[in-house]
Amino acid sequence: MSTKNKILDAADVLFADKGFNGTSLREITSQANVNLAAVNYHFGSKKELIKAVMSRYMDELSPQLESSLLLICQADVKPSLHDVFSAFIAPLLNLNEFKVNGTSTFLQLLGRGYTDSQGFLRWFLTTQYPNVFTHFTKAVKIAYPELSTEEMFWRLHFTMGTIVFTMSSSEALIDIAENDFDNKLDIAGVIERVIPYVAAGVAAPIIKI
Amino acid sequence: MSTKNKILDAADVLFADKGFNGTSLREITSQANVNLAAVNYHFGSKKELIKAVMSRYMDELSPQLESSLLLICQADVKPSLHDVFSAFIAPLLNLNEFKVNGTSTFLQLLGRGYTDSQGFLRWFLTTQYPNVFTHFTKAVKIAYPELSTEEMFWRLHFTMGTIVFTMSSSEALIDIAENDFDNKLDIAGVIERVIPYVAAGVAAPIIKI
DNA sequence: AACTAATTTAAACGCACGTTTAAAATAACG
DNA sequence: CGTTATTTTAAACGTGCGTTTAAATTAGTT
Repeated sequence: MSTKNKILDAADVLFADKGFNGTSLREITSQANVNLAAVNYHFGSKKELIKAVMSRYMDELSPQLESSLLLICQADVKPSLHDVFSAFIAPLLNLNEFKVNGTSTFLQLLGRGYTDSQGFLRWFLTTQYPNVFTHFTKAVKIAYPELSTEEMFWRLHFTMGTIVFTMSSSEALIDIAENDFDNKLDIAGVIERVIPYVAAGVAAPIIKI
Repeated sequence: MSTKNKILDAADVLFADKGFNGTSLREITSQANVNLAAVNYHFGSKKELIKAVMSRYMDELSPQLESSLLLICQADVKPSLHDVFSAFIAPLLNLNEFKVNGTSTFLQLLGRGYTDSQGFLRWFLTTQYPNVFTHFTKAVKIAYPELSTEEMFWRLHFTMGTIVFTMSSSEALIDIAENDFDNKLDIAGVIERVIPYVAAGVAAPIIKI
């Protein structure tokens, strides 16, 4: 395997686990069994490495996500919100074939990116992969046309928060649930449980001010 | 004002804004106009300062929260989930009288505590302030008795994620919403919008496996 | 084989961090 | 007032960080 990929494979696991600020290049390079200077040689800087880690996942995910959402939009029967959110399942779980534990690693990275580094990753995602967002809001608009754009804005951000936060700490939550309820969930099980929740949240009756 | 309080007042704003790891003691002490060594003299270490910052808020909040939730549990009419979550509003907004921008600062701190520092703050809160959690789950159980303990566990963590993540980035979201929709929300406005969302999420139909 | 380009390596750089020290300044008190 | 305790101060300590350097090694090309 190339040095570049060895670095990426070590970096995304460590980034997901300990955050971008919380992971040093020395940890990454020693985990990857490459020289410390290799990161700056191949990627230029730590910031560019972070971008490369995210891009590797997003380049795999976003085409699948776009076509999955497009299919929902073009269906003959009006989709429910549950249908819209379910459109994320297959593309997300496919990341597990792209890389071992790819799904949970990516979702954890997403969570880190939103809270670490003061929103620079949010800018990166929305500017580099805008189609995912437009297709998604279009699909939600079809499923729940009464929802105003502003209310949709807020509820989609609430949803993002639910997903991202849950997945950031999914390993800990899965462990707790196993201990307390003797029910060992995997990442697909967590996704199955969160979708009714967010679908119901977005579908909540419209508030009056 | 005492040096100790000057430090706490500077620290909580900076911690909320840039995270625990992202804020240095030099930033805090220069913002507070005190000597660098004052933190270690008065608090012992940075970790203890973080605990003190959180304790100051929790000691103010948790009694109000407990009695507010207890009131819900002991009411004659069965409360709705919306009622349960609304029990948080007054205690949270009262933090604004405790300190300027206290509500949003505290909620941002909560979000930081969950994602920074690998869950040590979660341990701190659940062990130091367990009554808040038990009263809350009791209230939810009354409002939605059909929900199994395990499903409640998951949905409450989804809810925690929604709140914490939203409030971590509430300032940015409020700015975006103002630009895009000419509608300037304050923190109370965000809370008003998130409660129907989380109440509907927790109230979602029970999934079958 | 000889030369060039790409990569890897070990070492060091400068910087910012949390913490500690010991002296100076202030407060408390008999 | 004099003495003791408390607090503040400036300076330094050791550590770990991202990055850079220049030499050593490897790969590619003619």
